[in-house]
Amino acid sequence: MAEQNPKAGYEPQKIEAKWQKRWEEARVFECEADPSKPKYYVLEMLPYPSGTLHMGHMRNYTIGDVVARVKRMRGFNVLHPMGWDAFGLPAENAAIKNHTHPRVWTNNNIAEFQRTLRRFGFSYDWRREISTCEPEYYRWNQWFFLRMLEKGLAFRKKAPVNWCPKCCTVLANEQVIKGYCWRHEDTLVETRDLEQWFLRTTAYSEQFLEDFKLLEEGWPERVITMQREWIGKSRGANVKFAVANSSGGETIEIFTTRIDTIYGASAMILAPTHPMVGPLLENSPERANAEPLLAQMRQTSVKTADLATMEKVGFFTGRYVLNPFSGEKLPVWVGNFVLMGYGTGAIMAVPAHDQRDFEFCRKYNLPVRVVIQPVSAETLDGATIKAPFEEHEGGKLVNSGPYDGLTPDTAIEKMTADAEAEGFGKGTVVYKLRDWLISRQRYWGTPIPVVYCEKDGMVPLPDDQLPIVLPENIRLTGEGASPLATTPEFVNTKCPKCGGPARRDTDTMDTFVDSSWYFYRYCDPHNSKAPFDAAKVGYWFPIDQYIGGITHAILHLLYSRFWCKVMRDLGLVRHEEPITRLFTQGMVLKGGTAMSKSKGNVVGAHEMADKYGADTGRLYTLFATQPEKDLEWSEESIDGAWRFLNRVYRLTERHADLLKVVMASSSLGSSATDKEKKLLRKAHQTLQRVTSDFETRWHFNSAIALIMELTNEIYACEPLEDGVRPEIRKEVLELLTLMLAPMTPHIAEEMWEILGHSGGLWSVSWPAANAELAKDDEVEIPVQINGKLRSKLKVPAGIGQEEIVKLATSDPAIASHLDSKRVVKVIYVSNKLLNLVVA
RNA sequence: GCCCGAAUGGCGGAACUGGCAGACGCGCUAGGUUCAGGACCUAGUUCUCGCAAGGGAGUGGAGGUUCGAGUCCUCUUUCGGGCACCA
Repeated sequence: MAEQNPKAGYEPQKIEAKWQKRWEEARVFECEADPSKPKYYVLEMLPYPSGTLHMGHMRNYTIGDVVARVKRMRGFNVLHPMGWDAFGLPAENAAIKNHTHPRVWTNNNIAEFQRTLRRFGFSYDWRREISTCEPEYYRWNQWFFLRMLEKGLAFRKKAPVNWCPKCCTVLANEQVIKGYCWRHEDTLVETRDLEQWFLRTTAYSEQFLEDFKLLEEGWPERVITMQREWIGKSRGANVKFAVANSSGGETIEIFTTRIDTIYGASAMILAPTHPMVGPLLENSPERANAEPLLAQMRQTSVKTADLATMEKVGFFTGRYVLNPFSGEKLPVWVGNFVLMGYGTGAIMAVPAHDQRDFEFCRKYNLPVRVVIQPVSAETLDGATIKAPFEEHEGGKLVNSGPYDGLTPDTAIEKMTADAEAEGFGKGTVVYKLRDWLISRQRYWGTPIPVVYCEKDGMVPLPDDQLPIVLPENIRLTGEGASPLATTPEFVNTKCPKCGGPARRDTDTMDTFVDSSWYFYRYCDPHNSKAPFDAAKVGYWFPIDQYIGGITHAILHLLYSRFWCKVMRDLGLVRHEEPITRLFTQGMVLKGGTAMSKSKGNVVGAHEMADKYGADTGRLYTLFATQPEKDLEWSEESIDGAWRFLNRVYRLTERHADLLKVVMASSSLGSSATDKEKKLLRKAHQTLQRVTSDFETRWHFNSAIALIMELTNEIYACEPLEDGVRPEIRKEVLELLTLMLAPMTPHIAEEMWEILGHSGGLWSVSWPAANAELAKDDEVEIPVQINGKLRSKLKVPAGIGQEEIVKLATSDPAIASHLDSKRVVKVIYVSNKLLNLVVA
């Protein structure tokens, strides 16, 4: 548009380059820890440098930038950094495809990303830029890993793990979405038995939950809910059932949250991989039948994808256990719906009071016995019920020996206590959260700093050998084992303990390790002695405002919380939670789906800046909708933002010459004209509301609408020469400029200069609204009769009820509706509305 | 199945604690202006009856609370998101 409009005074490309240069020269966005100043740490989630930045990204950074600029104007010492989540599989895959090195590909992308972000004028302190693929960064991943190893928080274990055949690597639990790989929506994750490195996130399950109380105010409720569900705490009891006819007196422990229903148990059901399945079958008459079924079940249970809809199948082991409460003999079954990884991998089946057990027992003709009878409904009969009764509330125990008549909740308490006293059970708490599997069989990540020595076994490397640097010469094929494993110069090393030959660990760390603590590094990005200086982090932390997509609700944000708690326990930080406030912005959609390169529906950031300039791009993404909502991209609506900036710019230019030489003033004086009053009132009213939108609600869209209204009002008062003193004109135009400054900083700087300032906006504070000037002296009161709008009255502000009723009843538009009716009630909301109730 | 969130003109969306529904912008219509315009200025633009003045309806649907409901309550529909054999 700009290039087709040579007469326009507003030339964004020229202005934007000019001010970006000035900002850089004046180093206005650089900051240092300074305990004498109030701090504000605002951060957008760091990008993965792949492809090119589109307007979806830019929206995110624009929101953060507005906040950073507003806080600076309000006198805060603002930390607003940017960096690169530079390790990861796409770099490796791209390198394989293009026969280049992941580092080359990554650094090219970083250069391009940086150019784009600079072009949009984001107010980052670029001296603090970090790139997680640099040894100066990832050495601290290794350092943290060693500390966790010392504390027992990092450990190796052989376990069934998630394997993505496309990524050729294992995945963390959190990276498996409905059974599919988080990066490959079409690729089912397989299960493999491997020995891998884990971080003990489960050590903090309870604290994660506990500390939600610190986040309630600043985090979106749904993020907390998602994390809470992911952690999945359940209270219940483990109960031991003795195996009937066993020589060794074996027992099998089940986990239940409903011990109160134990008299209704019809069977015990084991997970197919439960360790007792084999031993039980050994002396079983059912062995021949069972073994092929078991083999099949173990195979199909690998696919977790359609677990929820899968039909329940099982078989009888031929063996029995004894219900420790009733002494009853219960058959032991194996069921495909019982998970080994949760609870004890064994359950009691209570078909009358659990949906899954109900389905299973009906299918295999196991007895259904009601032991909780709803009080206020017809009596349930196990033989005929169509659905289980699962509620706690409104039930009483029956057929439960000494516990008959108790409510489920009291029974749970009493029976758990009794089981503990008798020694066959124990109240427990279980969590769904699993430890974080961090080993990856890929190259482009942080090497794990341990070696394996024939003599000494696994040996952690001493700190002075860090960083373990990735070898540069590497053959990447994307197939087979970990690339590091096929690079002998990397693998073969010496044992730091005995000096003998040793092999390095050839896996790398999950890249979520990098992003779990990167925001600490921004506080002290070039420290070569430690991950960061405690005093610097002590000043800047916790993060006051974090901004990013909801997609990271669990993965990144939970890992970050984990890292913080580990660091706190290591004595490195003093706070409990790293992020005080979290904002999850909406996506930018085009054609109904999120902008993404793979979908081919992106609007590139450069494309936008070329055509309209960065300020228009920023303004449009802020104006289109509230920041938390998804934004459907509309090429036509951008013209509106572009036109508005032109309109504002022309206005400033028109008044430039005269205003350069006067001082702004909002002092009205006794001879003030109506125009002057009107303009100043509108300007200060706008300022009041925009200030509150910036501070509390973040409704940038309505803030912009208000600024547009102010602009329209100024246009409506043109020519301003006629009846508006220059100092008041200047006051109004300056307020307009300052309100735009956080959102469209380049044009605001230019306008500020046009208005005669040479200092630059960075040294200007957010203006204070003058409540006196903002006050309306006349208000329009809607008058309703029985809640229906019938008229409007222009009255002096603050008018009393008696007076306004008098005015209203003499208004012909009202009088005609009153007729013969009587006013029975008057509702008057001062300065707002009058409602006459008539009968 | 469970838990959240959303639904407002032709479109994106305003309406902060219940108080003028449709701010602001897009689009459209008309007029002005310009060598020209996908530029600029002005006016209009929820639907509907009416020449008009004015009336009626109206925030997915059905009820309810209230002087007054887009906003609160109950039920319901559609869409979006999350969780889901977690015992």
